[in-house]
Order: sequence, then structure tokens, then C-alpha cells
Amino acid sequence: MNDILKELNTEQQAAVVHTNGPNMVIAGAGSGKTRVLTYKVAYLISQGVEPFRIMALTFTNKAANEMKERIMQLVHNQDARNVWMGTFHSIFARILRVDGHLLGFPSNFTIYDTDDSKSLIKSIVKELGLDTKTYTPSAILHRISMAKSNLISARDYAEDPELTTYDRVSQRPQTGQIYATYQQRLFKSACMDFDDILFFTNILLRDFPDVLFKYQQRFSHLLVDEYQDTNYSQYLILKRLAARHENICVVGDDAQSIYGFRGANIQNIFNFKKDYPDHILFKLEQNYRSTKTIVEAANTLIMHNKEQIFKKIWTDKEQGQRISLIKAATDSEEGILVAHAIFENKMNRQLPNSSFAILYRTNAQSRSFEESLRKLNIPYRIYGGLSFYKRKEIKDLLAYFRLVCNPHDQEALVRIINYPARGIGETTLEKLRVAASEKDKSMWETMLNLKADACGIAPGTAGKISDFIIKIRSYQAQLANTGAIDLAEHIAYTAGIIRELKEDQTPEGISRMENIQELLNAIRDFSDRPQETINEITGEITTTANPTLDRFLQEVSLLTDLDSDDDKENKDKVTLMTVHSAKGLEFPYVFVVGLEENLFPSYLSMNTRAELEEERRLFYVAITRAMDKLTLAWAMNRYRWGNLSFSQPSRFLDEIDPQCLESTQKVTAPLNTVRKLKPLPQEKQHADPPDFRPEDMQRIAVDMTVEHDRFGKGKVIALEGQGANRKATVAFDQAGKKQLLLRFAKLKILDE
DNA sequence: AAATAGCGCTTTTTT
DNA sequence: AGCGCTATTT
Repeated sequence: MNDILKELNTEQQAAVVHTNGPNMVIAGAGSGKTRVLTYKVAYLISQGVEPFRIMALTFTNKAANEMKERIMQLVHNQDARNVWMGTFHSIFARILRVDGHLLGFPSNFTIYDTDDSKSLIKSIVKELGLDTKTYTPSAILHRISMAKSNLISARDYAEDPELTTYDRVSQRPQTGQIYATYQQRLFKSACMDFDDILFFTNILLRDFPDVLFKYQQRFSHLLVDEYQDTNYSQYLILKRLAARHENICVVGDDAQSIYGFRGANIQNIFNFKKDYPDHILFKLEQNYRSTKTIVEAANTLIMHNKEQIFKKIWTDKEQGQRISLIKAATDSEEGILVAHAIFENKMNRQLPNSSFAILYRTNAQSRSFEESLRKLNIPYRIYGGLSFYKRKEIKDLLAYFRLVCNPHDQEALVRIINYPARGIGETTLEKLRVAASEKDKSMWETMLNLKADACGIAPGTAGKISDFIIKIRSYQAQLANTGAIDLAEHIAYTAGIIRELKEDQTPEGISRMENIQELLNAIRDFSDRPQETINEITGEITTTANPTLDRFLQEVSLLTDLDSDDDKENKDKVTLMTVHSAKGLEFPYVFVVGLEENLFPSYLSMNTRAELEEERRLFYVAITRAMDKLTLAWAMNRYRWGNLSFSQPSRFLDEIDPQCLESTQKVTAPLNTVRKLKPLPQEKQHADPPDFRPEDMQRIAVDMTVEHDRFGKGKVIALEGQGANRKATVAFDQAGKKQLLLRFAKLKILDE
């Protein structure tokens, strides 16, 4: 172990070997923050601390896994994998699965992602008879999220004059009511949203002293990465857990605090100092990542912030190249110039694609870079944006899995009860919703005890509901004793999703099918990997083989696409991502693009000094990702929501010491002004098929062969309803099973 | 019931 | 420009 310590500088060593009592490491960009944390855990293990008594909280799961790997190398001890290491959310979700029953949650509770939460809020807003344009789901969710991060329950919220006044002033007086209903609904569905994981962890530790005691005892050492981005709720969990041993080490950099918008509280740094007056403070100021030019540029920039903990970041490295500035005429030219710059550097210096990164403020900016990179045949990978797990087809299949594992999960139920179409429409759903809310039961329970006539549901529809229930139950019966991949494939093939997708042979349809296959592959990988399980008594983590599908779901709900892509064959790609997701990463060549007023800084963050300073810290994070060479780009004109608008260069460009910048400015502008003409809309066909006979409608009966102008030939399987509402279920040779309203469908009888 | 056309709306960052 | 929702069509 002493050999290992030699790989650290004096300050880093001091921080690593200080293992007793509270301590804080303020670490500048590129100063080896993660290194200190990794070595500290390794050092603790080498000093005889049992791995499962160490809790290390990181910002991403990827960081956690990399750290674990490194630690195992350092200590030559497989037990190191028993360190409780992961994001706040994944670690405390794990704890809630063990002890959440005390709060009334089953251990298989579902975690809602932002889309689930918004869609639930939307349906609540509608139920309460409010306007979804005033009460936009994202605004409401933001309010609820802020409340939860500050441990304000729905009841507290309603009684808080400041919050309610704010809501009244902003024309949304019912926000508190929505919050309360939202919580009830989540609870009945056995679901938690992201903020609930931290909120309920706090409640658990607050109201159940023996649980608190158990974890306080167990975790002798707490370590926290990216402490500057923790919120109040996270702060309080740490404070509670650390109260017994007070061996808590937090690592962070106030200059890189960029998550204020989601409740991160820089005050936590000062609270730490207050809570532990005898804490030791370490400062890491030597940067090992970047050239002198880049470090100086970053230092001069951040000086413009008023609120900061003073430190002087310095480096031993060479002066390096000056920072290039690209001034483009338009956003598409910005893309071209950046792609060409990458191409030239790559060729002249024989660099791999992976040494380049393009960083932008908003996901929407990625397009022009994708286009130009593609034209030059430069492989790239985009992170963020529409992530894999947010795609419709993936969410659909996952919803089946979710419903099987937790039938009370209402968002999952609503999503798939009529997908693929099985004749349970919006009207029926509304009746079920009303019935469920009257009986104060989950929708699933309501369906199980369905008294159809009482809810005004037709017998035919009730039959379809019961078919659906039987299907889901048959999956549920297999859950416990079937491996994840076997059940997943069984569901994918028998629920009709794959059948539905196979019909669609458009490029999008084919890509959707590929995505489903990719999801199944991911589950296969997961099934092949032994799973960690917590031993309830000792807290030790043991592994079990052949995990079930619910284990997969629990894992997947907290993943981001940043976490899960390492072993892709082709790793040598240019990276495109937002500055936020670039936190903690580094690249030899970095392009920070879109440096314009109202874009970076964002027009939404220029109202207060605090917001503007956060934007500046964000830019600070962006430029400190660069190791060797930094290029900044901006466009004089940019397409914004459909039309071209003029831009001013970002004020941040003027805040960098001009000595760090290249004096020359490139201006080349072969403008691509030819835009494709849209084809004229086609004349619609209103006429009936020439040989259509209206009287056929009366004569149609089960087992007849019929023809539809779009779906082709098919056989009538069932008929229901009377008069104008008469419907036929037809099995088409090509298009599959469809329900059609005879009044419209114009079916032609081919064979009786 | 299912598909489509057209309209208005939104646009920050993410565990 | 792209999306989701509503109104309209089949």
C-alpha cells in the first residue's frame, strides 16, 4: 500500500491517510479528486476496514463501477466489490427495498422516471378539472421536486405561506392539491419518483431509530464525491448516517457546482463546516490535466464570479497551444468548421477519434455537428438527448415487465392496456379510473373485481379486460421461477409487441425492432451476470446466479445511457454531449460550441446573478475538460425554433484572458442556401372503391372472407354492437387482427 | 375503433 | 423545426 501512496502528491496523500473524523477535500478541476477518493477507499480496506462497512456515493453509476475496478486492482482483494458504492439514488433505493416496508412500500416498488411522473401529473390535473396549459406537468413536477428536495411533504406544502403565495401569484393555486394527489397515487401504485428515494430515506431514518442505528453502526466510513452538487435532502441523509462515527469525507469543488436548477445547494459546503467544527480541510490546487493556457483561461473566467471559495489552480504542464476561436456565419457552418477542424487535427497528428469532444449547452444543438461529421465519415457518439430507455418501443416493452412485477403500477398499465390494440379504449379507461378512485383502490385491483355493469362497461369490453388480466397473470406466475431473459422474450413474443413491430417495414419500424432486440440483448447480458444481494443481518453483499426479471427492472430504472455503453465494439468515436454530462470527463481536444448570448449563457438563466454565475461555472466545467487543446465556437446566425435569428458572442468570451486566445479568426462562408422544396400535398381520394356495395355491410357475418382497401384480405372473427356502432374484428392476412367500425370500413365480401 | 391531417406550442441542463 | 394533441376521416 505504501507503494501506492507514492503515486500521489503530498496533499493527496494527506487527504487519503486522514481516515478518522470529518474532513473535506476542496479539489480544483483536474486535481485528482476522483483519484483521492479511489485511493482513500483502497487505503481504508488495506487498513483492515471491512469493505461492506464503507459507503461511497458517486455522481454516476459509471464512475462507481470504474472506481470499484480500480480499487480491486489496488488492494488485490475481490472483497472490495462489497463496498457500497453508487449514486445516492441507487444506494438508498437498495436500502428502501430492505426497510421501506416500514413506510408501507413493498420491496419491489417501481421507480418512476420523469416521463412517468409527468404523465401521472397530467392525468391528475385533468381529473381535478384544471387546465393542463396553466398547470403544465413539467412546471408542477419542478415545484414538487423542489419541495421534496427540501423535505417539504404535501401537507407541509399546503401550510407553507411562502409556497402557496407563490403558487397563487403564478396563477397555479392548486399546485399543493396536485402534489397531495400525486403522492397518494404514487403510494397506491407502489411507486416512487427520483426525489422520493431520498425523501423517504430521510423519513425512514427520522422515524425509525432502530433502522437509523443499524445503518449508523454498519457504515463506519462515508465518502461523497461531487459534494457541491448535493441537495438538502442528500445533505440530511449524510448527516444522519454519519452521526455515530463521524468518519465522513466529502470531496467537491464549488467552482463546478452546476446543478442548482435541480436543487443542489452550495450551502451544503458551508453547513458541513458548521456541523463539524473540528473538520480537517484539504485543498488540492495542482491541475494534472490541462496545459497552462487552459488553466489560466479557466482561472481568469471564474474570477468573474462573486461567490466562491478562493483557490489558485496551477499546473506544471507545458504552456500548450492557444485557444482557437471559430466565428461561423450560421449554425450549420459552425458544424462544418468544427468537423473540418477535427478532421485536420486527426490527420495531421494521427489522433484517434476518441480524443475529440464537442460540448454544447443544449441537446438540440447536436444536429449540425452530426451532419458535418457524417459527411466527413468521422464516427461519433451522442450522449443524452433521447436516451435508449426513453424510446417509445422500449418504454412499451418495459411497461409490460413493470406491470408483471408490480401490477399496481398505473402508468405502466395505462400505457399497454390497449397496446397492441385490443379494443379497450379511452372511454373504458376513464370508467376504470373513476371506479378506482371511488373505491380508493389501484386500477389493477378495480379490474380484478370488475362489476362491469356497475361501471357502465359493456360485457364485450369486460371480456377483453379479463383476457388482458389472464395474460398478465400468466406472466406473473412465471416471474419467480423463470430467468429474466426467458420471461422477457416470452413476453415480447406473446404480448404482440414484436408482431406489431414486424409489420412496420419502414426504416423507423426496422430500427424500432432493432431497439427491442437490443433491449433483449441487454437483459441477456444481465442474466448471465451473477447478481449482488444484500445479507440483511450483516449487510454483506453476496452474489446469486440467474436473476429474475424484477431484478433487471430495479437496476435499469436508475441507469443513464452514460452508464451503459463501454464494451460497444467501436469505441473510437468523437464524443458529442452537453456540458452537464461532461462533468468528470476529460478529452485531449475539446470544442465548446454555441458561445452566444442567450444560448450560453441561456436566456432562461440571466435574470439573477446567482443563475448567471451558475452558467459561468458551467462554462468553467466545459473548458476544464480539455487536456491539450481547446477550441471555442459561435455562430452569428442560428436557427432557433424554426427561424433564423441573429446572435451576439457570449459575454464569457470576453472574460477569458485574451493572452490565452489565438488572435486570428477564421471566416469562411460557403453558405448552403438551397433548401429543399416541400412536395405538394396529394389530392385526397374520397371516392368509394368502384365495386363497393353498401348492402354488404348488412350481410357481413363471422367466418366470411372480406377485403379492405388498405388492409387487404382477411377473415371476420367476431362481430359486436348494433346499428351505427356495429364493429367487426377481422384477421387480415398481412395487417394482422384489427377492429373496424363497419360504418366506415367499407368491407367488400369476397367469399361467404 | 383506428388512422391521419393540421394545428398550436415549446425550447436548459438530469439522477 | 419537431412534437403532441385535437379534430377529422375512414
